Amino acid sequence: MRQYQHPDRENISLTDVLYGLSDPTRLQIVKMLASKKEITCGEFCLEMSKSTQSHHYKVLRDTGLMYTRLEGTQHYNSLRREDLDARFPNLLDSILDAIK
Amino acid sequence: MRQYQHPDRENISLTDVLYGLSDPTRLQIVKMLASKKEITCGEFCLEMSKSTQSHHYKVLRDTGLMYTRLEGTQHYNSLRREDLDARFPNLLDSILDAIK
DNA sequence: TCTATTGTTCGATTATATGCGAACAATAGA
DNA sequence: TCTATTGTTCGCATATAATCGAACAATAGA
Repeated sequence: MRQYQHPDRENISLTDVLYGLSDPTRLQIVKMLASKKEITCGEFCLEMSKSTQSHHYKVLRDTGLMYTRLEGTQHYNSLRREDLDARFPNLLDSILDAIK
Repeated sequence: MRQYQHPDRENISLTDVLYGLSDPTRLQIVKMLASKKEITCGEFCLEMSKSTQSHHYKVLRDTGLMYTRLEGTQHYNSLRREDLDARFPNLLDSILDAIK
């Protein structure tokens, strides 16, 4: 694999986004993403197997929440803030405010 | 059964609420609830079996999204707007705005 | 070319969700 | 007391999700 499939902005679905955020691990990842421009997979320091982490990254990508860019062996992840804000105004901010 | 168990405001969980809203049928129910003070189960006019409808009502109750009051044989349902707004400011409004 | 690093994918297991029909419970009204 | 109405619960089938270890792919650096 050379590149990931990210849905276009207009194809990001509300129920998909809500589903993506309905898991505690993924919500935690999104919270971390919100605090930094980019985070590599390893930097999340999640306490679960690598394959399970990868599964959650894939869900976040597929639902349009996270963008992943490859550079060398590292994968740089970022929150798709602009796309999400454009598609669902205030949704992301209200959720980020609600975490903790 | 004489009364339903609704979680207290402080026990409403963010991931639970997001999960509750991540299903198209339930999102539709919540949208209808937002447009009226109270709606009985039958008035939702959902195209699925009664038992499946009941399942979704239970999820909405258990996650703290919906309140159900009994009167005679009818169940009057309402959106827990105040509790949700208090617990997660702007969340519900941003989601309702995002529907359709 | 060999090895270490970073992260994904595969295949399997287990848990959770969704859906249905049938039986049940509570109430209203005849 | 009998019947209709409203909605739930039970038991089951099927689908989707979460998780893991092992194998794999791509790259960097020795």
